[in-house]
Amino acid sequence: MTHRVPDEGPEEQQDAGQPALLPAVVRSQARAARKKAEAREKRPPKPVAEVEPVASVLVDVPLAHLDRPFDYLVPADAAETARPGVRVKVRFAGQDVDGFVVARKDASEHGGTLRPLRRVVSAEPVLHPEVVELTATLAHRYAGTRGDVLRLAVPPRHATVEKEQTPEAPPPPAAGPSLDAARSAWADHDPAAAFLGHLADPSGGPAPRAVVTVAPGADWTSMLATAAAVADAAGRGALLCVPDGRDVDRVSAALTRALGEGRHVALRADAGPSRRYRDFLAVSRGAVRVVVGTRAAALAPVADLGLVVIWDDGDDLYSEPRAPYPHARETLLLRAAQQDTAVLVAGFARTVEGAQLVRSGWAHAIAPTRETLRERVTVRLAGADDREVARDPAGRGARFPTAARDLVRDALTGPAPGPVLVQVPRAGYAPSLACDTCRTPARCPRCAGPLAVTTAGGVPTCRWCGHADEHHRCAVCGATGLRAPVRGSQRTVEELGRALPGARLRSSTGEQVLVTVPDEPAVVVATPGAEPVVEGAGYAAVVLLDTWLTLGRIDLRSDEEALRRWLGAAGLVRPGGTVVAVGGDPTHPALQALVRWDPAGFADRETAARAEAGLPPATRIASLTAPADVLEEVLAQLDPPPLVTVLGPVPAGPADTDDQRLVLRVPRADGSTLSTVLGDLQRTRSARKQPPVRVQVDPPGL
DNA sequence: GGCGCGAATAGT
DNA sequence: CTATTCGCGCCT
Repeated sequence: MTHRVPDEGPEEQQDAGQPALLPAVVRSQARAARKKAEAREKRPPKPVAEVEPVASVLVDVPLAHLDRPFDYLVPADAAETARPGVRVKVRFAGQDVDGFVVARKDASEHGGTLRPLRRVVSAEPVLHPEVVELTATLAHRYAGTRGDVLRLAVPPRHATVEKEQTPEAPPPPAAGPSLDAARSAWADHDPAAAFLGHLADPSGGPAPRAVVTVAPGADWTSMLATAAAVADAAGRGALLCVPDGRDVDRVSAALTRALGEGRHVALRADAGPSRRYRDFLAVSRGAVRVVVGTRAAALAPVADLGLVVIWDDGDDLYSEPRAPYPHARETLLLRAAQQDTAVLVAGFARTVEGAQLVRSGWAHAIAPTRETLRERVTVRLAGADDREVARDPAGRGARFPTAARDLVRDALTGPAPGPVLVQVPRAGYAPSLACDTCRTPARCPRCAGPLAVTTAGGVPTCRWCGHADEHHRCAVCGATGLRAPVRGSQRTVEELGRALPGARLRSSTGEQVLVTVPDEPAVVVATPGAEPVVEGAGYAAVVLLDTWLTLGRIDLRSDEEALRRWLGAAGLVRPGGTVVAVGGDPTHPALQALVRWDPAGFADRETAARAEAGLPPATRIASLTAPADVLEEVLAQLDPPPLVTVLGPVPAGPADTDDQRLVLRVPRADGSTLSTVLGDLQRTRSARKQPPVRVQVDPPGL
């Protein structure tokens, strides 16, 4: 080490305001550091733990090339607390950083000297071995860092909550055997009995895996909850993911019925930090082993995990918006493979990914029997159907044709009156406007944003900047008249109120969502995803309005998504009820699949069509987003393996950024290689301090 | 990302 | 020869 004559004189005191301030401060800091280093060398080394004196630590640094464990010495006084899974503080590259102990060992492979752990933050093991493994798998799969995944997996610590004791779960209720309850909830689905049998007897062969299309009118929350109860009764944990908080509540209620009070935990994304950490600890400490939650719950450390469940896996809420953008379905499936658990991918609809699981033989299909479907529901198309039009000439082009109105009247006042659900694709009053003369979409004169009217008689207002355009004039033809080609939920409520005088009207949209409605005659207008369920029953009828609009979304998956939305509403019909879809091309495959209630067949055909077009799930794609020059650099250093197809780059996102997007595509079998290559790319770039590139494997919306 | 170290450079 | 700056590589 360099030896220096100590500076004499306390320069620090004469520094204030002097030009020499900065160098002096630097010098004094350097001297302090030197002193410290000398002190460290002179001081007898702190005693180190006698057994397994080395801790392998995942340090929380955002750099991809440092995303691996580093070894530290365990001080003797931390010998018992520095167990795998606990949070620690360590000195890393000259600074204090957070980390998790992932292992203890006798020696390190590291050649240099090891630094001691600075502090065991808490003796609570919060990072479980199976989550460490899952984290590594996900980081690889999504070409991201373990640190990013860990932030999704372990909630922030809350010290006071950690001091609390976790109440012990009460014993299971003495109520009848869970397998019988499950068989009854799953009646009419085939071959559900075999699945449940395997689930009840984990020793009887490999864990069962199934993709389930649920029968319309079935109580799916009870189906999922009773399956969880079967796993629980077999001594295994269960993890259920649902799209949103309302579904968490619904499944949570069903779990209470199936398991008794206090035997499961509902993990809520919207809960505050203390609530979140308390619920997490109940799971982490193994006090409960049945868990329901939204997408983040897919990483929960459920003890003895024996079953993973995802409901309605086509919902885009399952895509995590934070890096590395994992999808809850993929998380659960990777986890199921890793921990050899049973799997249920269930919904009224079936995604192409679900179809692929069946097609590849990885999972079995479970579906309602044909007889069940015949008994449960009648689906009709109205409005554009020629026969309908022939019978009802006045109904041609009508948004709410007579056939649909008759159905609603009958449901409200007929022999078995009940509520009617009317699904409308768009919320609001007139969510888009066009020139009455030339049909040009009405644009904001200030920012060219789309104009909309939010209430009856309201002023056209820009949906982007909020500007009220009181005297609109068409930019193309100069006309001042406006028409509303799309009518929103509120306008629909108004129209239905006129068409059905005396009927009770309710509305449920994104802004104001009704969770349930009573089982009494009423017209319930809802937007997709906001449909209330009927308390203890189903809808007497379901009307799907403006199906052409749902189909017209500019999304590669618009057909799949449209059918998913319709089935989501139509599935809430009571047994023997009727569904009417209004206003689309009746020959459209998605509407045909709805009429025949054939989500599986539709998903199969869609999967085949996507394979033909070279789209997932037959291929795996990844998108890289960065400014054009950066992407050029990336392409040069990528040296893509021969099977990679490069598409683009094309401008990405809003016009105010110069970001471009590049899409890489490989055959499905090479997906893992693509992930490896992109992970290496990120590590190399991070080590070279090259500008960041956003990498998304399986980007949603592509 | 930040820090330490060595090479390069300007100043003595 | 020394003080300062800058760029690069490493981080247990």
